[in-house]
Formats: sequence, C-alpha cells, structure tokens
Amino acid sequence: MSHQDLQLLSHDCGSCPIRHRAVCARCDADELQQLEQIKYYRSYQAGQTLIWSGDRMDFVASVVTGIATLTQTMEDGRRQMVGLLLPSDFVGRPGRQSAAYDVTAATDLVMCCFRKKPFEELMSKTPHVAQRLLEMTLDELDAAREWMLLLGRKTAREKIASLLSIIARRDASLKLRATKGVVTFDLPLTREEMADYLGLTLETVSRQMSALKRDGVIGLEGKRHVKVADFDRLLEETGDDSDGGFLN
Amino acid sequence: MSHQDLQLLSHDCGSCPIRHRAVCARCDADELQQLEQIKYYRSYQAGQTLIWSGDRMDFVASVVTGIATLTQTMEDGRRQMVGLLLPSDFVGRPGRQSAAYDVTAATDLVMCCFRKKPFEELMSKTPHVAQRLLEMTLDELDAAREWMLLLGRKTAREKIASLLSIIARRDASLKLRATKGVVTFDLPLTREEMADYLGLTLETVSRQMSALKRDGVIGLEGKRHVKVADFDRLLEETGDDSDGGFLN
DNA sequence: CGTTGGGTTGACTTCGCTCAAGTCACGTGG
DNA sequence: CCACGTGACTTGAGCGAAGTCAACCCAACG
Repeated sequence: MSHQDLQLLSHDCGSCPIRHRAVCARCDADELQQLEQIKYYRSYQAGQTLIWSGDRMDFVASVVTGIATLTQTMEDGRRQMVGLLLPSDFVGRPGRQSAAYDVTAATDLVMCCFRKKPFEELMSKTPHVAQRLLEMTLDELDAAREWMLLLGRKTAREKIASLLSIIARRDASLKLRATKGVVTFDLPLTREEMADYLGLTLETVSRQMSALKRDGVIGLEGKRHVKVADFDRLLEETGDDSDGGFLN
Repeated sequence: MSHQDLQLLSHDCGSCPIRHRAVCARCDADELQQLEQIKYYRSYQAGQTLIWSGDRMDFVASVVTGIATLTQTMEDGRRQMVGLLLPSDFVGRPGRQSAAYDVTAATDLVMCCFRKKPFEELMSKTPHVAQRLLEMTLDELDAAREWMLLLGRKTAREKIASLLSIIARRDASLKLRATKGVVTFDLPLTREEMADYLGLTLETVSRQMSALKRDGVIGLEGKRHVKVADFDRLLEETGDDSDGGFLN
C-alpha cells in the first residue's frame, strides 16, 4: 500500500455524505466523536484490489464514494461476485480476523476505515452502532436471497434485465430522481464484472445486452451509458412480480 | 392453524437443546426469564407451510428440532430455496411486519416462538439478544454467499456433492461425530427440495445422485440414506478449495 | 501507428432442461 | 390377498440455452 493511497485528512462526520445511511447513522454526538478518534480515509483507483481473501484484516470500513465488489474465486479460476458495495455499505466483519472474500474497487473509491479493535470495543459498549449494523446486515441478507433466486432460476435475459433495474434503482436513490419517464445511467461494471455478478460468461452478457437493445427495451450510447425509455417494460423482462411488493 | 398444532407446555429454557446456540445463547438469567414470559412452542408436520410470503407476522422464532426451508417463488412457478433452517436457526425479522419468504417444514418441526412486539422491546433494552442475532445474521450472510458461488458457478455434479457435504457436516455437528472414516446420514430433503436448493431440476438431481453412486463416491440405501466411505473424495467433487480454509 | 483492453459477433458444442415412460414402496379398500 | 392408486424417484430421448473458441471491431494511449 503506497503512501499516495492514504488521505490522512479526515472530514468532519457532520458533513459526511453517508452520515445518515452508514453504520454511524444512529450514533449520537458522543458516539460520533469516539468514531472520529479511530477513523481514517483511504482512496483506491478503479481496478485495485483492496483486500485479498485470507488476508489479515485490522480494520473495518464504510464505502464513502464509489463502488466496490466482493468476489469468490475457485481454484480453476471460476469467479462469482457475492457483494456489490455502494456508498454507505459496510466492509469487514467485527470479530473475524481474516477476510473471507476479495474486495475490489470497481470505480475510484473512498473508504472510511475504523481500526478494528477500538471499533469492536465501541460496539460492545454502545448500542447504536451494533443496532444499525444488524439492520444493514439483515438488508444485505435479503438482497443476497433475491440474488440467489436470480442465480438459480432466471434466464440470461432476465438476469441482465434484473441487474439493469437494480443499478437504475440505486442510481436513482442516490440522485433522488424518481424512476418515471426516461431513466438513464452509467454501468459501473465491465461486461466481465456483470458476468461475474450474474453467473454468466461475458459473451452471453454482451449478446443479451445487444438483444435487449435490438428489442427496444434499452438504448445504448457507447458501451456503458444506458437509456431506458419505458422502465416498466424493463421490469417485465426481469421475471419478477410486477407489483414489486415492497414490504417492511 | 388447528388446536392440535399448539403445544402450550413450555419447557424450561435451562433444559433447552438449543440454549447455547440460538438467539438466547448470550442471555443472562434475567434476560432469559423475560424471554420465558413471551415464548410459546408450536409444532408442525413435515410438508406444512408455516408462513406464506406476504403474510403478516406477529412473531419471530427459533427452530428447536427439525428442519425448515425458506423459498421464493416466481409467478410462473419457478422456485428457489433461499434458506435451510436447522435447530437453533432464527426465523423472522425484527422490525418487519410481513414475511418475505415462504417457510415450510421439511421434517416434523418444533419452533420456539416469541411475540414480536415484546421481543423487539427486549432487544432494544438489553444488548445480548441483539448481539447474538447480529452474529447469527453475519453467519447466515456468509452461508448465503457460499451458496451464491454454488448457484452461479458450480456444475450439477459439484452442486450435489456440495449439498451432501453440507448435510453431512451439519449432521455430524449435531451428533458430535467426527467426519472421519465412514460417514452416513439421512437426507432430510426430497429430490425436488434438493433441486430447489441447488437451482436444478429434480431429474438432474436424480441423475447426478446416480452418477455419484455409480462412480463410488457415495452409497445409497433406499432413496434417502447416504453412505460416504471416503469423505475427502466427496470434498474433491465439490470443487471447493481442498484445504477447507476455515477462517474466523 | 502499433498495441492494448474492452466489447461484439459467429460457429460449434455441451450441459442441463423438457417431456415422457417406467420403477418401486406403500397404503387402502374390495 | 390382490388390485389399484399414489407419490417419490429413476431413466431415456431429444432439444435448446448458454458456454467455448475464435475472429474481429474500436477507442484510447504511448
């Protein structure tokens, strides 16, 4: 890890863009101050692998800006993405000393890191961090289960449509735009990363992207910029229940 | 829900078989007593669906004995299992009012249920339940990610071998037998349930079971009883890293 | 202006799915 | 006891969706 990667200037938590969504969301002023003590920022460039599976981990972290991926690799090289981390998502597991997955920057990335030991102590002493982490972990588990349905039972076309709608939705939620009318967004993933997400080959991803374009479901400007004229049409292609039953 | 299904006699938590592994594992005497106040047992027969996705849920619960499954179903009937719940596993999500998945008894089943409202209050007032639930949820998330690798990248044969080794391992951990020498166990799932777990059809499951038998990896007595002479051989067939790197 | 990395497309193969028939163990009623 | 139905499972034949291998495009970059 070179020194250029370290940004030692910590921003004030009060002005943090993920303040209200990250592990620290429920913290009071006092807890926040304790977190300030043990936090530091780190930046990575797109493509960089921050953590290798099996590495000793002496910190946990939140994604501040950018996108990271969690992947598992088999000996023969087959790869499966098992997590897509967006701003406010949490990396690392309190109480575990080595990483279980590779963590890679899909885009340029800024992380807010906490030294693990003091973070664990803080967690055991004050309830708000642990409470929030539980919520976030339960959300991730739900997302993982949706993902399992996708991997186990959806066709290639449905997989692509699902991924596009997931990215569109999250993109909208970051930018607070409604998903009505024409939706446009940039793919933060290469075709190969999309394939690793979906349990496909990159050729199949490419073919199905072309097919969705040919059928007028999506428009493509360049390889990465996607235009969705009729979002409901895209949703139909996902195979999911049309009345996207959002529970709580 | 008929009256025969209710077993109103609560056992003492002290003699509970899952006392040291369930959400209540970290509880002190006082917390345990509070839990006793709000708990009740319920039994179900194999095949019964306890909860339908979308149902209002006024309780959360632990599996005491038996096995339950979580499944998702698409409109056209495609099904994917997304959770396999063993004794001590937790069902339901505090803070959510409706179920996200179908929950079905794979075998006869006894659940220790807690009324949701008081359980949530207990969670917010005392730390030990929430702490334990966080641990358990993180474990489930790890399991879900293994499962995603299986669904996305493994061959049918590897999927079957993986499932068999998972069941063998868990069976051993319940019975405290070492996984050395000849391992034998009963499949708690039908071929169709195995298929729903693995993202396959039941025909493919059946064919691959026959193939593993033909190749001497497993022995079958009847349809459900499995005999594994060489467990390492089975592990090779899973496609996983041979040095089953168990982290913590 | 050649190289490189990401992406597309085509030809062919193959693994797992579909559809269909058949086996086996078990229970039930005549 | 036997005939019958039933449900879980097995096996075969044929097919098709996605994988493999290979050629090619194109934009960026040194």
